[in-house]
Amino acid sequence: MGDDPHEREEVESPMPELPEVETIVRSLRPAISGETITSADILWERTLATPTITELNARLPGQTIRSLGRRAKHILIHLDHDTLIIHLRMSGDMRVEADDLPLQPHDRAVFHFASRQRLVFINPRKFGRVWLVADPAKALSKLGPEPLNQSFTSEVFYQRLTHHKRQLKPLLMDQHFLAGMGNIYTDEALHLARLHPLRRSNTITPDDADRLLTAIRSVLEEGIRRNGASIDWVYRGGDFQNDFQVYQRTGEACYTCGAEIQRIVVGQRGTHFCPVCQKRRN
DNA sequence: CACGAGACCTGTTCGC
DNA sequence: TGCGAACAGGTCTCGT
Repeated sequence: MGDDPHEREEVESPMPELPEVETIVRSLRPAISGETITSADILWERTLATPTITELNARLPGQTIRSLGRRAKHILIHLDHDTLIIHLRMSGDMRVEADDLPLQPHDRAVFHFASRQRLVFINPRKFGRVWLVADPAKALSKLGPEPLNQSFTSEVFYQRLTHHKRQLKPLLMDQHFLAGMGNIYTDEALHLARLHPLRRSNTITPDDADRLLTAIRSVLEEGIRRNGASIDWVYRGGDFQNDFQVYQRTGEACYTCGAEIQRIVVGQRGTHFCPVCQKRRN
């Protein structure tokens, strides 16, 4: 690297939670809708979860991208007969560019288009996965409700919360329980709702549940708004990190009460909260 | 059922 | 300066 004419920005890895995936989908939609796939290269074998590479090569060529969508943290690329599902996991990103440019070290899958453009799946840590399925609804059937879906009410949320006796933080991050929340937005939402991350879900009141759902929607929408502000998708690193109230603010003063933000480990994930604003019990 | 630990991976930052 | 440890946006599986 060094002779790249496009002056590549030293961008830190993106944060693929729901808002980041939504931002990527919004940028990809105008960029690749209508493209016809001619072939695909899987550069890291395990990237392709299903089907086999042989079957992928048989089914993909000739299919045109009809629309793009998102379900939780999954990118959905709807084709004529199949849907390409992409999950970025911890370190994924997507790139659209001319098909004759040199590939980059962390490129794991490439989809070539008839237009001589290509879609590249970048994935340094190799956790990301790609699926080609005929029935996306079936493939994603185990996911919980979308928090931004208006049909998901705080009453339903309250019922679901009290059906478990789990710590709030890991429960909110459980994609079967609620789809799309990641480590950052969960910490931020719990702080905004003034709920302790280890609070048992069955001890929540209807008012807590209502405040929590409002907080979840607030941080997700703000995240989307901040990332959506980047027009150039290649540099789409939004600036929601400037709004963090607790995430990665260990030892710093809470903006609300001045207390020191604490960091604990919950479910093997760094968890940040304000010990004063977020009491264990009411 | 709930939870912790280990896997899967590479790159960056931290602490001595 | 150097080097190993710790840590990072996610999810799956296994044992207790």
